[in-house]
Amino acid sequence: MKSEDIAKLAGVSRSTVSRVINDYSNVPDETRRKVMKVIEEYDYRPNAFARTLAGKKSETIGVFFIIENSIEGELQLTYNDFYTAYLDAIVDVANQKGYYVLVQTICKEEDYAKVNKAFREKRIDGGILIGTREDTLAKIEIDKIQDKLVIFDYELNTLSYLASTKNITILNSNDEVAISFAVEHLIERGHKHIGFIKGVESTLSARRRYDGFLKSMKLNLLTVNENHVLNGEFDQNVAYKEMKKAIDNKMIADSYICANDYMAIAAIECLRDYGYNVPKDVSFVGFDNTRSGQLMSPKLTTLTPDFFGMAKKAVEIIHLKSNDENANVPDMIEYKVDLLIRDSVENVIEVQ
Amino acid sequence: MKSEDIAKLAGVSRSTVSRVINDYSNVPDETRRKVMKVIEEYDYRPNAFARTLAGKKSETIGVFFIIENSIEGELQLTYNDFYTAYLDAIVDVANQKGYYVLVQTICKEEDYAKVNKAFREKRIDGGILIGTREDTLAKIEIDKIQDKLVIFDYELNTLSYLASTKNITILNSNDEVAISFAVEHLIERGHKHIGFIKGVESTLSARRRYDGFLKSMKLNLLTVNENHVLNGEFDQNVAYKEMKKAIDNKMIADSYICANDYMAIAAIECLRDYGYNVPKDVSFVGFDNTRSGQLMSPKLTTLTPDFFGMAKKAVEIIHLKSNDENANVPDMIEYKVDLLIRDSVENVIEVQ
DNA sequence: CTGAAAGCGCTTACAG
DNA sequence: CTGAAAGCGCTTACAG
Repeated sequence: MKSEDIAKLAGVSRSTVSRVINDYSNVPDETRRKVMKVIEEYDYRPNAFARTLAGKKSETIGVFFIIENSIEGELQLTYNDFYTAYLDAIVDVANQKGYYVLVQTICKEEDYAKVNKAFREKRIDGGILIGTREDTLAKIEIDKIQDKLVIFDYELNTLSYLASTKNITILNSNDEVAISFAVEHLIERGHKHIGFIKGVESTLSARRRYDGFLKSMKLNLLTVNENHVLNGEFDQNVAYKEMKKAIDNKMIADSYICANDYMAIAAIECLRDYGYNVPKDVSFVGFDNTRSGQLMSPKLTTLTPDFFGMAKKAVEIIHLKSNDENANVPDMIEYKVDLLIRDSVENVIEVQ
Repeated sequence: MKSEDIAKLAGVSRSTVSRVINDYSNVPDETRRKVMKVIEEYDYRPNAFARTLAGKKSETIGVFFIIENSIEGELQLTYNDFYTAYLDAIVDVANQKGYYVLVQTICKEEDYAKVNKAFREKRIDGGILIGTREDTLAKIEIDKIQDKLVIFDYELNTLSYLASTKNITILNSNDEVAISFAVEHLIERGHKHIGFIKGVESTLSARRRYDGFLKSMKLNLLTVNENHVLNGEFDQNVAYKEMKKAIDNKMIADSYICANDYMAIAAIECLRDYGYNVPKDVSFVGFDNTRSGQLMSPKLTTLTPDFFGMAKKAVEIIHLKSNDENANVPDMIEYKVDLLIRDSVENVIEVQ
């Protein structure tokens, strides 16, 4: 069933069928009804690829997840819980706006070509890049991408070195402020010896979270004990080992702010394995509001990015730019992060 | 840049360019090289939509997640951890085979039309349906779908009522056998009073998991205490409340097999909240091998479906069928489920 | 208000 | 082995 068939059945031309489908104004109600009746009767759907070829948008958004150190045969997205949180929000928002969502994972070096490919094949109106590292944009041949690209978690300065920034918008979480919420929360609960578990330094978010920690501690006139800063690399196994070292060295902080939930969960497990009580002995604040943190016991106090807000904006920007190349879109937007207080922070009782 | 431009630059016709791109055999090496050189120089990619319109496959697979009782503003996929596990595996396998993956969530009644729409618009070569309930296929207007549809977790009997089964293949986990692994594992550890927390009865998997439990208990000459069977509805909150009731009634089993991990996690939390030790007092086996179960403490012993195996088969079937309508594909394939022994099952010490 | 015609960028018989 | 031509199923100036 194609538009020509509908035209014949309705006694009009293909042009008119097309006008009805695209809801053009210059079609009298009578004609519109006549055509719609046939369309509905046969449940006709215009071929999406023909429409796009003839000049319509593909109404598809690409989402690309960059996964470093991927493990063959492992579930990559699941392993990065906040990736699925973004995906989830993007699918939800995009579907609501009538967009289809194309998902790709980039695990190997040669996978980077996929981003470019999806654009150049004209499959998508725009793309969203998640999991970006400092060197990612170079690998992607960003200058060949003509359409809109929205990048989550990327440094604006790095971007400005590139020629074509006008097609790119960065969406960041305000990680520094977020961490200050955590620091202040801990201080309110009487914590002074606050530690930090760091993420992968090649990501902007890891750097900003740590910077935010240092700044906020300073602002609150607390000193950072370098033995209380652990390199968790966003990885549960690494975080476990680092916490074990801290235990061995008897260098445990009152509490730890962690650059993601997984490291918090692993560190808590480690402390428990060696006889400590969480949160009584040591308190924890995570980052990302993962389901695992929500289900564990004690429920993890965590920082929660605005997944839906960022997803919505990303889709909106792509929509805007694909319909009007000259639309004015900011280079970077920063989103606030909320502190979600649950049960993993305990009051510190001052020992006199 | 289009094929005509490449043709001109290479001094050949568009036909030849097309032959090179599609790797046809009747092109001399010399010509092929000449054309490839230009293609690479300009990093030319054929317009996917034009290719498809001209007769090629869309090389896109649709994945549809049916989400019941969805909550506005909640992360739907994340909330169902095993959904993302399937998605993950599908994206991975599909990408490897050169397929794009289109993701849609079906939350509201009117969303069911999306499945049909994606097919009728010719956006996808085939689709995968996840989260199917008994009445799902009726809502989807399955008879209008001409292309291949793979359904996860669906009853073959229900299917045979439908006119067009030839386009459908069902991929199931062998839940009954899976549960028998769990029962036997518990028996080996000395458990006799084994309980069960049930899922949503309108899903095949929930029914089969419970049936499997009853059968396996019988086979092992153990009686099922109906007070030890809880209706968790696959939901953490419901499971928590049901476990609370059991505690109030002092009707707690030695151990519980749960139709999913989340209910196990919630039940464990409940028992702890009321002073019980898990696994010392009560043991647990979950289902789905979620990340939350892996990260919790004690690490959850669970049944793990073959996510990759099923994903791979689904993609392969769609590939096969979209290239040869008459390809013979089974109506249903059943996949084995593995028991993943971790730390949530303790030996029961016989009290003399 | 509406139809005939051109065009979107490919692929594929067809003919040589 | 290769090119000219038709066709995939739409949309959109264009002309009336």
